[in-house]
Parts: sequence; structure tokens; C-alpha cells
Amino acid sequence: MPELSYNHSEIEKKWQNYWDEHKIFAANDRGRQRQYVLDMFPYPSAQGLHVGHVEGYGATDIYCRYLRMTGVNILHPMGWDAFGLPAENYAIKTGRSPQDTTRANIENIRHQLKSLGLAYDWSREVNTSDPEYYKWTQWLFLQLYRKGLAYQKEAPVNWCPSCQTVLANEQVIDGTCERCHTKVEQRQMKQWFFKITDYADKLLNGLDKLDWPTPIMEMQKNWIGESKGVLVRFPLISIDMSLRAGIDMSLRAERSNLVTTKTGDRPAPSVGARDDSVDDVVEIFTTRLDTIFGATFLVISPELAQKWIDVGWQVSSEIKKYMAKALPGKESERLERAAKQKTGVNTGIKARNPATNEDIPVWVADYVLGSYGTGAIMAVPAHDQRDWEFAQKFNLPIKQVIIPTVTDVDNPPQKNKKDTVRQVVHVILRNPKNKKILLGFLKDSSWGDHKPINFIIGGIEASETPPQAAIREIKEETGYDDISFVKELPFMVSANFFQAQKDLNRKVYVHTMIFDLKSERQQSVKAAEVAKHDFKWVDQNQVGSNLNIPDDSMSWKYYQAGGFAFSEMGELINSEKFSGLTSHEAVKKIAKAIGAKLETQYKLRDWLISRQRYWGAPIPIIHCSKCGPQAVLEKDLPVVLPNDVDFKPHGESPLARSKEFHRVNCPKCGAAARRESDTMDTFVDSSWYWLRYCDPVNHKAAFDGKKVSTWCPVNLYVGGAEHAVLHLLYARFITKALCDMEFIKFDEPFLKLRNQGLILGEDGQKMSKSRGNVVNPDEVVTKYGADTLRLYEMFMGPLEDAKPWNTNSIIGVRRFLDRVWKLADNAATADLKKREIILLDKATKKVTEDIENFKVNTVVSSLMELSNELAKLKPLPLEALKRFLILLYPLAPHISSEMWSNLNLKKNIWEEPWPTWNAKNLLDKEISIVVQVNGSKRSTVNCAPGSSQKIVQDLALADTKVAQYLVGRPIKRVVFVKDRLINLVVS
RNA sequence: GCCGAAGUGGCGGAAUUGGUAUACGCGACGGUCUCAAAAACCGUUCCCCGCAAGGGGUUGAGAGUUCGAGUCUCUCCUUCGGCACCA
Repeated sequence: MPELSYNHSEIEKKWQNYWDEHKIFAANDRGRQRQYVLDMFPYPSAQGLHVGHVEGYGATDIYCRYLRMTGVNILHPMGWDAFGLPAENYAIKTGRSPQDTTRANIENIRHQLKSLGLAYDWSREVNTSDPEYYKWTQWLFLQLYRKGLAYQKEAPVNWCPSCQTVLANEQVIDGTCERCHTKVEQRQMKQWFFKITDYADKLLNGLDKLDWPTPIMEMQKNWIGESKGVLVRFPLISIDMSLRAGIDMSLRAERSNLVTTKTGDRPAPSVGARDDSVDDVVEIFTTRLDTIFGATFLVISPELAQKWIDVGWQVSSEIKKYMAKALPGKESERLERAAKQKTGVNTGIKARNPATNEDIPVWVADYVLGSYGTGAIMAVPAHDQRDWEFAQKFNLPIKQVIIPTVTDVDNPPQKNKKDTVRQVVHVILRNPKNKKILLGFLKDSSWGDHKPINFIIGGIEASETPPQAAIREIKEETGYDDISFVKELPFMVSANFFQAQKDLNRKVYVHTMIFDLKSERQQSVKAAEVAKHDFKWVDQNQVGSNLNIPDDSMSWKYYQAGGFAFSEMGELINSEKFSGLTSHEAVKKIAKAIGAKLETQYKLRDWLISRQRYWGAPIPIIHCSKCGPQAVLEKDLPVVLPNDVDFKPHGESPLARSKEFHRVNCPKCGAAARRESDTMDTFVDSSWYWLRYCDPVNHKAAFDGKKVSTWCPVNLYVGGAEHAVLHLLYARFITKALCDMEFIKFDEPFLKLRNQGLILGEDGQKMSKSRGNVVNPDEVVTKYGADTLRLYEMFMGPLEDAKPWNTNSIIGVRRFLDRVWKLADNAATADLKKREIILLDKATKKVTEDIENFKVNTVVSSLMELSNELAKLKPLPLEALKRFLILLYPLAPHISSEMWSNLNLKKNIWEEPWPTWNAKNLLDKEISIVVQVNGSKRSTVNCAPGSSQKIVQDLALADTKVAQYLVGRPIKRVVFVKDRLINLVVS
């Protein structure tokens, strides 16, 4: 423990009280130059704040204190994300009501925040569990309900058996509950959803104009999961069922809300609405229409199969058995099972491929999801890995329709040479006795340095089949004549290269033929052939490293893997008149030819917001047996949580068992009705809290539009990255919805976002109670002070990085503050010398720019460097000390306020304007310039800033260290960078 | 498997965005003060050769672009985060 030169507890408390009492940080709605800087509000947990909070909150505090001194009026509020499960679970265990524990936790955390000296406007505090707040959360629900953006439906939902409630997709992590990591089950339940899918495209496009970290934007993009493709209708043949009335055999009608096209332009329900369908039709979605000639079967999801059964499809017992296994399954388990091994059953139904007019079998398999696209796919095993695996397992035909085109980089096609196309055979000749493969090593000098090593190669003559050509080439080139044809590799490749010997560019289509040697009998080979290449038998596992032409490398890879799906784009083959087109061209042309419809699909699902729990905002709906679900009248809000309930979860909300709560009259007909007993996901509360800060005590509305436009959208938002697809996505959705309803005038809530990284324990692991590596910020504040803790957390490294805590390192920061404290001992009135002004102006520039860019770690370094320099000055001019204290103030506000007040000046330190610097002062009188010879540093020379190349070059040439490198080597070139370096390039 | 971020001393990390790599701090070592210890202060501290002057090497690995690469390009390796049968 170091000796402390100042009493941090005393002075920190003193200034915290002063700021509080004088309301120094209250935001002014009428101030000019406004900025809204927001922290993600905490959940008031019993554990209180952790050091991770301090990092993010500290960073915004520094930024705000700095901005205030530059004359900006800041809104920087704080509040409580107070609803949620832990309080309720604690109530179940102890019987203490969530209201009580939450209140106590808030008291504690508010105290912690104040003890860190964070400059919040406490008059705007919000608490999402306060009826004055959740009244407006319920109001928000009603607005969405009226707009058709909140709806109830029976659907398979994620059920956490431990939390006894449903979860949103975003809250399921690796098939487990994000809270308790219990495996999530699927249940069929009637639940409330917000129609976030209506905004899929807007949520995606809106990202472009935001200043957000790339990883967060990428995560949102992936979560929204846009893919552009087409819908293709496959007529069904020989389906054995009683309904041939033109029913759209896809899941689309039922799930139309999930297929998002343009907002407000959703497909009409199509059951019975098709007048053009002669046969029943199954519609599939594909992004690879270019592969349709390779669609050798069709797969429907168990969900779609069930729908067919529901409308009268008579199925075999085999299918029934499969459905029983595949369908009711909990989806996570189903996926797990399917990942290991594909399963499925042939339905016996045929579908007509509209491109080939071939009839292909229709299978049911659980690797096709009922919840995406149309619930049915065309399977193209040659070009899709999943279809490939399925085809392998069930012995279904695989037809290659896309060919990869490779270019031989060693012998690339050349400009102004004749282009030729030909069909060729490449032969993999195997010796079954020793498993060796015959490779040809070309000797022909026309190939230059890059002599091909490849299989036996030859052109296919017009009169030949590929196997015939292969036999001929084997005999001609190698003399082996006792051979047997095994098969053609079902994978053609195409290669482009320049053939110097013939002086032309070749594009070849490679048919790879596999042959076995029956015996080693060999005929003699013509001298001309012998001169061209050597043939060598190469061990099977050496083949890959020997081959040096890309087409054979690729074929060999395919051969060795036992085949794979080639899923990249390429050139079409075996596709009738579309053969020869690129994938890209083919999509449009085939779509036009078969009448496929362009469509965009999203992975995003609607937001499930009901929770079967107590500690949340009740959903303001009344169920009337006559009138159906009715919105609670706005004048009757809030629907208040009853206090006297049994918290124990039973799979329905505890509220359902409070008669007093659920017995109501229908607001429409007045008859006895039942109040909705589910509460809302807490992410609904937090999706709009930042709006309430602008007008926190409004009793008549959620917020006043004018007050919101005063501050919003939020200029800077700082918080953890774990909310990437939760809170941050939901808040954007709610903002867009409120904008469309004209409650607000902007459609993005947070213009600039920064994430603080995780603070890890000293062991480099994530902090957790079970690991025992949790650091309590209160202890650090008590021992070293809030200024030290704030400074240390900033000094650890870049804001957004994950950083391990190191208790030892804190001492360095505290030592720094102790030295700062002692600076005052040497302070005296004295004029600043030129050198000192340069020092201060340089530091001012660095600190200012780094704060603006959130590079707070280097701000601390700069302040340390500056204080080390100032400590050498005896006496230390008063103006220098003042400047230093101002620069330090945003980071360590207590010590700098105290030292400032000790100087007996008129104003408080935070009332001072932020210092500026004079660009002229940033230059030293003399600077050192690096002298390089051929790019290596050899010396430095000193000269005045701005010196010309001539001056610097003369100095450099006069330097003895440089001279020794120039002996006998004339200077070819000189690179001169003003004020930085000179590089002498010699031969 | 796919998407993203990142690899620099014993450790946390700097590097004016292509121009003196290792700032600042921790730790370690040596010293001052002390009966002693702690604290504080001063000095040394990337690696190798050398008594020294000096020289050589070094930013996960390998190639490339450039007068010059931690920084740009490609390939690969490792770690972390996200998604994962999304057709």
C-alpha cells in the first residue's frame, strides 16, 4: 500500500455533494448547441455495479464533462431497467416483494454511481417498474396494436422450462435460454407478437447512415438475414388426395406475415384464390435459380406435409411414422439430430420441374425448415451440400449443371491471341496393386519455367466418346494397353490457359476419366511422345502436391473427397439453351422463361413479447368471450400490477391466479371478461426509455414531441455489445414504428454507438461469481478513490477491447495522482517560457483530439507525460498548473476541482472554457529528421522545422555515419518527406 | 461450415494512419534514504554479438506491392465474438 498524499475519500465526497446540491449537470431544454449522450441503463441487481459499468459510464462522463466546457449543453441522464426475472426469482425464494428489493437495489446503485462522480442529470431519472413509466409502455403497446403491429397468434414458441416462460428468438442462445442456459423447448402456444418483420428492409437499409461499430452492424445484418431469390411453382403430379381445387400447396398463405415484401404490400392470402392453377402446385424459394436444371428432387418440410395432410392428403404409414418423429419435435433437438444424419421419406408424389419438364420425386425431410421461405425447396445435390448429403444417403440422382472455371495463373490467357474451345479428357490412371497414380511431367520447352504436371491429357475427336478418347491417349502416350474403364468423374471443370507451343489461348472442358491398370503390359511409345513428357507413378497421397495445373488439382480434390457439392457460381452446363451463361446471367433469363417471381426473404422473425411472469408491464388487453380481445381504454391506464400475488410460476402468469386482477368488464359490451395475464418482455420497456428522459414527468403523454425533438435522436450511445440483436434492434424497430405513426420525426434512435469491451478477471477469464474473480468497484473507490478507478479503467486500453483487470497496475495510476497533488507545492506566479507553451499546447491538442475520438487510454498517457515534464519545472508557473488541471478534469474531476479551488480563483474549474492551442506553438525550434539509406535508418540530423530538401540533404551527406554507406555507391534517387525523413537510394 | 474482430517486450498496451517500432504504465533488476522494512525518489530493462564504439535481428507464419510495411494485398495459423440445415 503506497503512502497517499491526499485524502481521496474526503475531497471526493465534498465535490460530489457540491455538484448534487447545486445541480451542476442539469440539462437545459433551451440551451444552444445540444448533445444527447446516453448510457445503457442498468438492471438494478442485488450485486450492484460491476467494473464493466464503470468503464462505459466513465467514458461518457469524460466526454460530457469535456463537451460542457466547450460550451455544449448536454443531456446525460440515468435510470433503471427495473423489471425482470431476478427480482421475481428472489421473491419466490424469500417472499420479499420485487417492489421492495428493486427499490433497495436502486438506492444502492444510485449511491455507487454518485460515488464515482458521474455527472448525471438526476432530475430525469426513470424507472421502468414505476406505474408512471409502464403506463406509457402499455400505451406504446396499444399504439402498435391499433396499427396492426401487435398481434396474437398460436405458434410454436421457445419455452424455457426453468424460467417457466416463453422467450423471443433473440433470447435463445445456442438453443438455450440466455438467462439461465436451460435448454429451450418448443411449444405450441397462443402468444403476443410485435410485427418487427414489417420493418426488415428498413432495419437493414437504415444501418447505412449510422456511425456504429462494424461488428454490431454485421450482426444485425446477419440477424435480419436478407436473401434475394425467386419463387418457383412446381406442378404436382399423381398426388393422391381429394382436393384438386387449386390450393396453393405452400406454407406461405398461413405465414404471410413472415414473408416480408414491401411494407404494406403483403401477399394476399391465396387459399382458393388461384384461378390459373390446373394442377396442385408446390411453390419453392431459391436463391440459385441458375441450378434448376440440376434439381433432381424436391423436399418439403414436415410442417408443410402436415398442412397437406390437414387438407386431405392420404399418406402411407411410413410417412405418418416419420411425421410423428420429425414434427412435434422440439426444434433444437430436431436440428441437432438432423445435423448428424439426414432423414426423410419419399412421398410418392412427383413434381414437374418447370425448366426440364421432368417429373422428379417429392420427399419430406426435416432438414427443410417450415419457418423459412415456403417450407419447400428444390434439391440440387450437385450444388448444395445439404442436398448432396441427402442424395448420397437416399441414392438420388446428382446432376452437375454449374462448372467451375479456373485460370492457370502460371500460363494465363494472353491478349491478342486466338481463343479456342475444346472438349478434353484427363485420365486418372490407377494401379490397383500399389495404389499409385500415373502423372505426366511435361518436358516441352515451350512451357517455359512452368512445366505442367498433370494427368494424361488429350483432346476428344469428333467421332469419339470420352472413354474412347481416353483409351487412345493412354496407349499413344504411355503404351499401357491392358486397362479397364472405371467411370467418368461426375464433375467437369473448365480451364483457361495459354498454350505457347500452339500460340493460342485455350478454354477446355475437362472430362475426367478413371481407369485401372489390369496388368503392367506396355507397348512401345513413339519417340516424339517420349520427348514430350516423362510419366511417373506417384503415390496417392503425393498426387495433390505434385499436380500444378488448377483444373487437375480441382478434379483430384473432388476425386479424393469422394465428391462434394460445388456451391459457388460458375458457368452453366447441361442446361439446354442456358448452357454457357454465367450463373448471374442465367438467373434473370430462366426466371423470365419459366415465369418465376423475384422475392426477398428474411431470417428475421416476429418479436414474441408475452411473458408468463409477474414482474413486468401487464399487457393492456381484455379478453371478452363475445367481443374478442379488446384494448384497455387509454384512460384506464396503467393496468397496475397487483401487490398480493403468489409469485410461484406454474406455466401461466402469476397474474392469472389473482382474481382481483383478471376479473374485469369488457370495455365494449360491459359483460364480464378476463384481463390478459401475461406481461411484456422487459426489452419493450427499454426500447423507448431514452425518449422518456426528454420529458420524464409528463402525466399526460409518454413524451412531448417538441421536447423529444429538442434532444433526439441520441448523439452518442455507449454500452455493451451483448445487445447487438436484442435491445439495439428492438429500439430501432420501435423508433421506426413511432416515426411512421408520427409521434416522432426521426427513424433511427442512436446516431453514434460505441461499445465498451468486457473487463475480464485477473485470470483473463470472464468475471463470474463462480470463478471468484469478480472485482468490486466499491472496494477500489474506498482504497484508492474514484478518480483512480476512473483513470485506471480508461488507461487499461481501447474502450471497445476486452481487457483483463490487473490490481497491480492500479497503483501506477494512483502514484500519478499523488505526483499531481504535489505539483501544487512548486506552483508560483511566473511567466510561461516559450518551451513551456509548446509543451502545454501540444498536450492540449493531443488530449482534446483523443477525447473527441474516445481514445481515452492515450489521454491518460499524455497527461502522465505532461505531469512528468511539469514536475521538473521549479517553480511551476501557475498558468501551466491551471492548464494541466483543466485537461485532467474530465477524467479525474475530484482531485482537479479540489486543487483548482485551492488556487482561490473566482470560477469553478468546470466553468472554465476548454483551452485551445495555437498551431504555431506545436513546432519545436529544432526537429530531428531521420536519414535512411535504402530504407534503413542510419542516422538523424537536426534542423529547423520546414527545412527544404536541399538543406536536409546537405546535412545528411555531411553526416559521417551516413557517409560510410555511400562510399562508392552513387545516389540514384532521394525520397524526402518534409520534417520527417530523407531516404537516400543507392545502387 | 459462414460472417466479423484481433494477434506488437515478462504483462496492459503506444505508434502522427505508409515514414525513427516498443510511448505511457505495471513487473523485474540496481541504487538513495532507513537499525530494518514499507513507501517515496533516481537509474536500467525487446532479443542476439561485442569490454566498448558499434553492428545485426524483431510486430503470429510465409509471400507480394513500395525508396520505405506493425500499418496496404494475397495465402496460412491461432484466439475471441456472432450465426449456424435460412435453400
